[in-house]
Amino acid sequence: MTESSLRDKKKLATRKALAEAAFELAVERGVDSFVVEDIVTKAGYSRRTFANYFSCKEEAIANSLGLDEYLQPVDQFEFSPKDHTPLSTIEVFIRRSFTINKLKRLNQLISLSREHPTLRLYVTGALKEMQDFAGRGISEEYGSDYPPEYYHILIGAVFGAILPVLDESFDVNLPDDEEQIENSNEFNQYMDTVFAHLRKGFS
Amino acid sequence: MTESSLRDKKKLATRKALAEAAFELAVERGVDSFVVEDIVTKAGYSRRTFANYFSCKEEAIANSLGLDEYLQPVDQFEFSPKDHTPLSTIEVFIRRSFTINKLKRLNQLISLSREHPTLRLYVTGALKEMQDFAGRGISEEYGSDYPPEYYHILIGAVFGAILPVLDESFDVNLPDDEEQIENSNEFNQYMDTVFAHLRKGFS
DNA sequence: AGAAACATTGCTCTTTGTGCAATTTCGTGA
DNA sequence: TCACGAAATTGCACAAAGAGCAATGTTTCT
Repeated sequence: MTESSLRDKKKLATRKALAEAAFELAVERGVDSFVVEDIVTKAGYSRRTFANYFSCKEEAIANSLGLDEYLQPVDQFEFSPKDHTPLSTIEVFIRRSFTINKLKRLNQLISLSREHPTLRLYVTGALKEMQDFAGRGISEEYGSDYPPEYYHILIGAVFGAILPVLDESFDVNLPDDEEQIENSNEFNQYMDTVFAHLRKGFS
Repeated sequence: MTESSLRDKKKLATRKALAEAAFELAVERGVDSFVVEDIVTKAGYSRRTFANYFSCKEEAIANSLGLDEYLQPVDQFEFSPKDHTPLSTIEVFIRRSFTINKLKRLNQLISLSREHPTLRLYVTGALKEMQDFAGRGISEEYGSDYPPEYYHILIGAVFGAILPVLDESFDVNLPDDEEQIENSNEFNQYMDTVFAHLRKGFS
């Protein structure tokens, strides 16, 4: 299912290596104090190869979020929450996908992009890919149980609510202590209120 | 209020001229069959001036949507719908902002960006600016009547619901007949269901 | 093992991005 | 009204990016 030949694994590996090198350089030196050349020397590839994977350094930095890891397990949606409604399913998907490490990385990316419009664009673009993925998953899962727009609206609402808060004053607020319980951070508390609002409706 | 000295007007004019030239070239020749040089000769400016306004041709094309026109009248929010709730206010704002002409242009842009990831990024970026603008407006309007996240969630939901449909199979479906009633197009019908869902809540 | 498919790379050339300085245009106060 | 300061436009020059092409090395499939 996962379609991972050795060739594909290597492709993902180089992609990840390049993205990670780009991200580290961005943190160490600042976004516009290094060039593509620096990335490839750090990662051990050629400038031409970089161009095969990313169109610019901002794209590479943003992709260090590791979308690939979300996009692999299409069966995230297999397991159903108790009530098996689209909203609950999405809720579970969100809480599983935004792990502490992802949130940390996301926070760094948003902080980096605060003064870099282009990077910001690519970061939100990466999140939008995740949104599309979730959209496809959920509408396959529930098929024609709901009108087709329903899924768009719901997914759009959930992701639309996530982004603005994330890039404005939000902090995951977890120390380097990895043993912390996944569900007891600011993000999850915020998501509580998001889903509560979505269930209740707006006025 | 509108802060438009003659100098500012000229700035907006050149900006608009450049963006419009870029858009027309994109439609005529296709997005990657022309260069910045072509844009500036068409618009009558220098390459260096182009760089003062846009960072790349995609940004120029996307900005032909004419965000500026949204961003001017901050008092869009002044007038209140009957029930004066955030949702209704946003609804009115949306319906007023997405005029037929805007929707047509948006459709063309989305169609152009279908095969051009970079352009797509800038188009969604432009819409996100509009979203931020709406967010600022609405939270100024209602202040602390609602918890601060409420506005983010609501605006995020509305705009989040708009984007996916717009770039997937959506067509404004209005001929060149400008006299058509603004409220009787597919977009407005879709927005009807969006707001209905948001009022009702999700399950 | 051999052939086909594909990733990586070097090379080259066009296009882009940007700092700096010069010039022109606009705004403001005497 | 005039002249001075502010800001927009432009040219120039150079570093960097983007992309086609062909060569080379690696994986896959039979």
